[in-house]
Amino acid sequence: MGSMMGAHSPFPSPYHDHARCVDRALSEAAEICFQSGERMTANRKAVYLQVLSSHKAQNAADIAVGLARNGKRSVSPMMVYRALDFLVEQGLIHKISSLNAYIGCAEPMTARAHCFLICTVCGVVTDYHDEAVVQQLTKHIRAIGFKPKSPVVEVPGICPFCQDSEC
Amino acid sequence: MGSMMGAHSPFPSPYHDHARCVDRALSEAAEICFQSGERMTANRKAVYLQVLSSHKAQNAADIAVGLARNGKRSVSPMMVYRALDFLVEQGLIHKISSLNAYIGCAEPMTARAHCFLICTVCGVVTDYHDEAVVQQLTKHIRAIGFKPKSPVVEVPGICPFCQDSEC
DNA sequence: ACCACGATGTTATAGTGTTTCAAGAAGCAT
DNA sequence: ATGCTTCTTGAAACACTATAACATCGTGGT
Repeated sequence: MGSMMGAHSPFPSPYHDHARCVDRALSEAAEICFQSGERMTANRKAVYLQVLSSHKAQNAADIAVGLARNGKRSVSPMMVYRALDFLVEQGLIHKISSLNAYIGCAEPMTARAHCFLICTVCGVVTDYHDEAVVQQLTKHIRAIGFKPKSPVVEVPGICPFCQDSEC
Repeated sequence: MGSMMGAHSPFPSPYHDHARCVDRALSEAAEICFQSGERMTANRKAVYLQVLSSHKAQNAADIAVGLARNGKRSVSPMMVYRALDFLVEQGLIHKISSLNAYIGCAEPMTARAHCFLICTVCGVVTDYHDEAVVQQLTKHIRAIGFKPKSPVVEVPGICPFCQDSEC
């Protein structure tokens, strides 16, 4: 593992304390729902937890299967899609359109600019938010007369951990 | 219309000579197929022309309808998808994954880095290829240990012409 | 002319997402 | 607490997007 892989790497290490990821996300989510006046119902929370359960992007079917495994009955596709729509609306998760799949937002409270690094080996999707990079991009775009809304940047590639594993 | 909208704007003006766009694309396509040893068959060409017929992104259904209007019989979805796959493989068209739709590649011979500017008002999708911008992006990504393949950048927003129209 | 290979036509099937409507639960005012 | 309103849920059907499988046809090479 290279020295670049210290505590501040945006990539989730296979050995990181994932329970903390989830706890943090949940408390931020509660705050966001409180502010927006929306309700984090049982269904929505179940879907949210399922999305958060892994750093890999999950599609609607994956989520339905995951919920069913955790004892939920009657996980209709509709229920999953509705919850996903809600969570996207609240900024709690992101849709990776090149995969038709979803991942949890790393920093729902603060992050504005998103760039998704998709490891084609292990499947992990990193929500890399570097304002500088995206602002650079939008600056160029604005300069040629286009008025951009939030850009969608999805980059397939190989993450540091999979490079080290020499897969 | 601001002065920025001169001859070198990447945005296709509503008044531009579209026949020239198409002619140029066709001759580049012929060259590319010659080099790759693949055949530009009647079906493929028909689909290609349909994609090129507009600067708006078209999905498979749009294309099928367009072909049917132009006298083609038996435009099954299969035939459309197969042609689209071929054209994407040859780099003649691009898939806009956030729209599930396709547009013609502006410079199939030369362009490597693509950034798609999607006007949410008029529906035109511009294939903006600015190596500098994308290289800037990949440089940052490489710096944090990720080994990127070609990034997918899709930016919704409002194009200069629609801004002028004050829609 | 014959063969081999790729392209096409056709049908079936899987995957992805939306619409619709009825029923249920939560919040709010009286 | 009651009733009203609104949002959420459940369920079925539908529409869209994409792929698989296989027989047939055409083209190009020998």
